[in-house]
Amino acid sequence: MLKRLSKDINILIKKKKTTIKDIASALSISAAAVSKALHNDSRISEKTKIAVREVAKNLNYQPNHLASALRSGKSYLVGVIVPRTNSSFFSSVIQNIEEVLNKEGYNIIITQSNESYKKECKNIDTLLFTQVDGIIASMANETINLDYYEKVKSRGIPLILFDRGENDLNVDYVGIDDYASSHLIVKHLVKQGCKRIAHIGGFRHTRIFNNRIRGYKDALKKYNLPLDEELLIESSLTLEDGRTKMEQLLSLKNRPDALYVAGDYAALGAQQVLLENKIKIPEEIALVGFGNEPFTAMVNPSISSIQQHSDEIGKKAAVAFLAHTKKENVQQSLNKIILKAELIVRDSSNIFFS
Amino acid sequence: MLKRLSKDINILIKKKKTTIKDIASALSISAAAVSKALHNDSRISEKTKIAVREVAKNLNYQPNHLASALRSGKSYLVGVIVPRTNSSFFSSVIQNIEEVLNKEGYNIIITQSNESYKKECKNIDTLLFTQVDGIIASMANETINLDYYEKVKSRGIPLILFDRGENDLNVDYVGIDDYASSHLIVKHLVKQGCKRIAHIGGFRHTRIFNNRIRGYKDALKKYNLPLDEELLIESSLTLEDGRTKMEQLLSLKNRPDALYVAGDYAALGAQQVLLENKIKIPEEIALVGFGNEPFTAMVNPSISSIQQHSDEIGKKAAVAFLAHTKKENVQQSLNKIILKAELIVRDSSNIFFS
DNA sequence: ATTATTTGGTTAAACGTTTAACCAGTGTGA
DNA sequence: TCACACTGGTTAAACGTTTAACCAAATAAT
Repeated sequence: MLKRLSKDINILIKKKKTTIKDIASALSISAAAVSKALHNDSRISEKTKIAVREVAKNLNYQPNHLASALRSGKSYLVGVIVPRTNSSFFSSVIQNIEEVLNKEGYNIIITQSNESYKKECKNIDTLLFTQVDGIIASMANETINLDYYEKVKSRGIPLILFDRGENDLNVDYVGIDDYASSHLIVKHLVKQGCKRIAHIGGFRHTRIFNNRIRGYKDALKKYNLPLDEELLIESSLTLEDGRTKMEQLLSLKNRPDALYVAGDYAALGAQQVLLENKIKIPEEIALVGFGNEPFTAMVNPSISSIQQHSDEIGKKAAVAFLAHTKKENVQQSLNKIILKAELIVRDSSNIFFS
Repeated sequence: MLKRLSKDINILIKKKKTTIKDIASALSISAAAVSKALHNDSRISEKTKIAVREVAKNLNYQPNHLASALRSGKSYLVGVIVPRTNSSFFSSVIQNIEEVLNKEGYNIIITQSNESYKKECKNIDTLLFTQVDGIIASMANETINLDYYEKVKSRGIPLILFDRGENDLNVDYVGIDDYASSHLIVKHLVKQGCKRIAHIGGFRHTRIFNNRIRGYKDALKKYNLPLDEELLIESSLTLEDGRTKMEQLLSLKNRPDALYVAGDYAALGAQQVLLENKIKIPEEIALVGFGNEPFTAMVNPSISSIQQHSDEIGKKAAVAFLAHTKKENVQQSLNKIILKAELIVRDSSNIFFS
């Protein structure tokens, strides 16, 4: 009784959204004509188009995305998956993806995996469920199994990876040249007079970290420095793990005189341990991070780091997606875009200045 | 010609997604029965339900969200608007919103306004366009005009605000007790022996910042400290502006001996200026920030700050939204949830310890 | 003057679900 | 035996667009 009553009120209050039909009947033309007018179809006269737009505005018409997406098979939605959003790198990438895609009428849906493989799979399901037209993703650290990404591919949905990507997947990729970045860093440290350069790297199974390690090794060779396996450590690159691995390095009989950490958070952890042990940075141990997180400029001493041009990465990823939508052929065009990074030298590795 | 050919190939390759109808014909029952079976309708026998689920799995059936949302009028999508995602506060709020809503079958769409009113309006349009079932938002700093939010309300879509909200809007709100937080800070600084406590606050037109200012003033009164208008400054609370306002404070004949900044980034800016001027923190000037951004614990000296319990805020906001969906009546139930915050004391204001 | 083309639409089906309304068959109580 | 309720479905319409196919009238071409 009461239920029914409230339902009736409901109907009265919620002035049913205006649809294409309302516009049609207001102008006594067909709904199809309205649809075409709104899409600027050439078979509709300029006069009617203007009239339709006028009425649409007056009735406060908002197209129903669900209906059009259902019918046309295009949702104009793109899913973005990142390990986390509270990093300036990912946040900036997202912003730039959005900027480019918005211009083409696409909107994005952001999801975060929190570095968890399970969550990442769930995110993919959510996005597929929402019928996105494409997915732009950076993989979680944990992710090794690629079945879920294969699923995306097999659905025929464009997939673009950035930063954390896998070669095996055979899809578009946008990232920086990690191998060359390591060279940049080692070169810089050598110039500062360092002889024993340590590297706290990420897990080897992740391609980007493996590339950084390869770059590190090859650069040492290039500058005629011996590779001391003690000085090369794999890490999860969290702040905590940075601390642990730094302590491990300090316990060596023969300590390093420089440290290159493959992530800024871990670099910060390392720095904290150094400061606590009253070790002078950069005089006793020079320090370089990776990622150019804002805090690297904020801490004392400020930490040198690699700037990844997140804006460029975001833009190129978006453009790569758009390329797919405009293409006729079905197969994924394999397109690796590798940008070069930049080393920002700060106090933590600037021996001559300090 | 070629176009047509590629289209044919397309059809062959993209093994058309399985629909409810495919399942129906496989079992020679009606599509309606399948739909009901999948929704666990009581009018379908257990036997058929099992069979349906079986076939659904085999055919790798994925429900078409667009179709069901269109028909049922529910999208099970909730829009979230934040000023930016690269802040630990917002990131954590989002994560917790997601956690709660996922359990109820909802998925979220994250959008960022970048503190721009225009972008915020665009975001609202995007979300309405996507036919979200609700919007959970924290307003941009710039936002004064509330027309767009009124639009959401008038559409009958549940609107929940958190952190940055407006009283005038008359919708649910979740946030911390800013007024009491200021009291916490002033009390702490007084205990440290400070007599001239300055406040770099946010813009008064934003309710939360106004509350912090009111709290600051009233707390001074409570502890019998005079209110010196020179020591109360409005700011955009960016790092840069924090620097500028700190310099302004240092130029006073009668400098403060403590500073309470209503945002961590600005507090960091202030700290940088203090350090550059060789002013001892906390001995000469004690410093307290707001928001407990991770870097407050990272910098040297670490900065005391207010922890806002972002997890709680996220959870409560999600629950508030869910309450709306479960309710019959139309009008927005006005529900203000005010949590109390916590002061994390660090080196920057710990005079006795340092 | 007849046919062809263009202009400006109209009709109806389709997208994949959900759901109200209906119904056949079986069991049940009096 | 009849009325009735249950069980387990079925049919068909609807959600709001888009779009292929069609068409009448006007204009142009031959």
